Amino acid sequence: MLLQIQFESEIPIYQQIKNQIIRGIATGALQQGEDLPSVRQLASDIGINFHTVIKVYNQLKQEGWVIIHRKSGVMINPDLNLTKTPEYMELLDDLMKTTTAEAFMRGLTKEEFINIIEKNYDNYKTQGGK
Amino acid sequence: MLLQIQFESEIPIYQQIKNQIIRGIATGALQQGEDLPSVRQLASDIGINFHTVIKVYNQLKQEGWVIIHRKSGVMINPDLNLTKTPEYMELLDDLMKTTTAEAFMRGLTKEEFINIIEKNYDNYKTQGGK
DNA sequence: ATAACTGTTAGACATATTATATAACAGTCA
DNA sequence: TGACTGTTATATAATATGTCTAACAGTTAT
Repeated sequence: MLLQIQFESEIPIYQQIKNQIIRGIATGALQQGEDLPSVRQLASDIGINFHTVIKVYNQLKQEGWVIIHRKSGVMINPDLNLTKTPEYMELLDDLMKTTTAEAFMRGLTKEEFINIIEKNYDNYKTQGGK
Repeated sequence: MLLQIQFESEIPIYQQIKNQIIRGIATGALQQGEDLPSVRQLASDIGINFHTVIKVYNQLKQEGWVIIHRKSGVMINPDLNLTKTPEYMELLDDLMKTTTAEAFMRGLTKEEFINIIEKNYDNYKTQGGK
């Protein structure tokens, strides 16, 4: 999977990497059990310091997305089993309150917003039948 | 409108205030043309430094949500006219890519996600008929 | 054993963000 | 004049982000 980093973005580099890996898992671009590049390799590919990659991998490990073997490096968790915890649902609800409020005020209709959701979910469903 | 600030949250105080004001505008809890508290008053009410409030008001002014009169203070822009600019749509698309990907992986169905959107939008529609 | 890979840790360093604090300035209005 | 507005200037501090160099510990193949 190719990572596209925008260095001018306000979004921190480590956050961009993390987001794209999670998206990759959801779309199937990254398969469960698949190896990720080593911290030094990925850092070198992107052109950043390897500590930034360590931060990403550690957070992904902490949240259960990946597992880390001393020998073989980092891989997408083959037994991925994240759930909609109350804490997560609260964060999501809060985020969507803010996001929909601004979208509404900018003239996005409910249908337009739902269309964005459906368009994204369609990318995920295709691999659900695997 | 009462502001609820979580000081333990990872979300910066100024961001929480900003979010809640925008939500207030969308739901109608804050009417266009309505006065907001002075920087010192709001800071005192919440128990924070007034510079933090200045930051919020300046950003809201910058984005067009409020206007500032030297004499009467800050009010919700009576001629509020925000639009879905290409820049905004790009930010929204990127945010929703990340958000839906994690939601999907945590087991939220498309229908559950859309339900959150509809629930929020219903709060906005009620005042649309005013 | 040596070399070449893994991830990890320890520092030091620089910069930006977030937030507080004190003080002063300029305009408005009763 | 006094009491409000928003604004500006400093100083300070904690935290977040990112880079850099160096070393350590485990694994694997030659």
